[in-house]
Amino acid sequence: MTVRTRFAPSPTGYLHIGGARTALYCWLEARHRGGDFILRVEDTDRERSTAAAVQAILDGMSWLGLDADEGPYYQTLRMDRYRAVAEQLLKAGKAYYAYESKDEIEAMRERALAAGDKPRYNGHYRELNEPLRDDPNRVIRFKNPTSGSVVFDDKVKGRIEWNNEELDDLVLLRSDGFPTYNFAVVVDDIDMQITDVIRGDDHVNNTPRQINIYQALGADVPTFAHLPMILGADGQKLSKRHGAVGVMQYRDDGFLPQALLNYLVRLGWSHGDQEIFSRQEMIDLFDTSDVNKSAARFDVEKLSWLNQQYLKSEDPAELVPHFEWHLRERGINSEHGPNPADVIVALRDRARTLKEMAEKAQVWYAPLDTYDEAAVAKHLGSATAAPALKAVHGQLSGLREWSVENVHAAIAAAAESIGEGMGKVAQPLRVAVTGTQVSPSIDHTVFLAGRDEALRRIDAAMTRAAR
RNA sequence: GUCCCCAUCGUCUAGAGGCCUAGGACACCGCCCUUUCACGGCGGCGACGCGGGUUCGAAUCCCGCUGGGGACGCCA
Repeated sequence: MTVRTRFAPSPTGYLHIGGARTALYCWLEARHRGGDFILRVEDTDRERSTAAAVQAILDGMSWLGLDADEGPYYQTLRMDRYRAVAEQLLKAGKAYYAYESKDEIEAMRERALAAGDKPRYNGHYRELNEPLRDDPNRVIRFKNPTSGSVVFDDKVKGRIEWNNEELDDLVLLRSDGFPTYNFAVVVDDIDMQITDVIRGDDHVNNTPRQINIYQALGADVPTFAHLPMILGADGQKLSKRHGAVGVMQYRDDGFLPQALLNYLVRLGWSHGDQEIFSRQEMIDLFDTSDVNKSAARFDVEKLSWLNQQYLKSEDPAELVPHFEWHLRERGINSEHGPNPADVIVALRDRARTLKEMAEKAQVWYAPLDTYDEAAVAKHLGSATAAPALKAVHGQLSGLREWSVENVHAAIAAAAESIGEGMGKVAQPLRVAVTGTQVSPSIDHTVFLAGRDEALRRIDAAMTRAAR
């Protein structure tokens, strides 16, 4: 039997970090075992589901490169099927009609809570065998076994046993004819022949109820793997309050999809001491049985570090489109200015994100109009500044070919000519070209500015130095 | 309240009874490299929640406590 996993988000918001990791693990499990990965949209909650959210999830998945072999399937397109299965259970005497109103159910819950019990439906209509009647409150409920227990072997949590007495007769079909989550998932997972259910551990409680439905339907029960939660940096459940929760926000913040994937795969799973995993290595090495049992906190610092590792190791040419996207976000057109790949190489040791890189790249793509006054005072105000800049200007204008090597040689020659060390020349020059005292190595900094612009900036700086 | 799950440095984790004086990574601190900032290299700080067992021996197994999380919907 071929392995089939599925990712089944409900479209009530963007694809968040937790969902992305669940999707990644499902995808990895399928790819690792040569199976299929299915995408299913669980949109039976009509009030909260939106088309925009569906699109946001699809966008997030494609940005991360988590391609599905089948789907997306939509539950709202399968209504007839849920009704048919509910009928089937009814006929088999494994489900029944119930007529309590929502208020009555609520009152029942409160009474139980007040008595210190677990709030559960009391099974009033279970054995009544009343004749079928029309009623706006009519729902179909499942006859959950009343004794014994449900046992399952979770791939990450281990053996879990649940007493049937803890469970009640859950609603299968709501009064509006829509299936409930617990019913729809089971029907879908059976129909779609899902062999491995991988999902967040907020679903462990649902698993025994679902297993009972599988059994009532005479279907094979799949394997379950419940993933621990991802918490915010403060150890609290992730929420809007934590800022960038949507996956696409990470793109906007300058992260590479492969870095986010790498961070996510290591959050709750590990392979010895290895930190960096290529896509193929993840596929080869991933195994749900190596997944951790406890919740983990999300740490942007480590994500940032990983992102820089990717920035440094990827082929700059591959990074150009991403980099240009961020330049455009800043209103910069890279056609006017240095070759983006050269800029990436100059900045990748100094930026942890593409956004930061684009920000730092601005010195070469936009006119220099602001100077750090402290830098000016310190480096352009010194006695050696003017002669140093003058010497560099001379060397640079005489250069036959504009290359990093030649620029370097020119600066060295200028330093030599005035009898100073590189430092005495490089710092004033840096302030002249960038307006600040921090930038990549001086030869690259000058080279990327281009000869005309570099000379213009040196001229401007000499004017300042003279003041 | 009831049920379920979890528990190693600040964070992510290695660890399947002796290999543990508890290893790695991020962050932090120091030194080196150096024309600035970084990158890189080297070093440092830093954890088995507590209490009982089992065993010659426990971070690893068992029990209790404590702490954290999840669930108890005609939400998913």
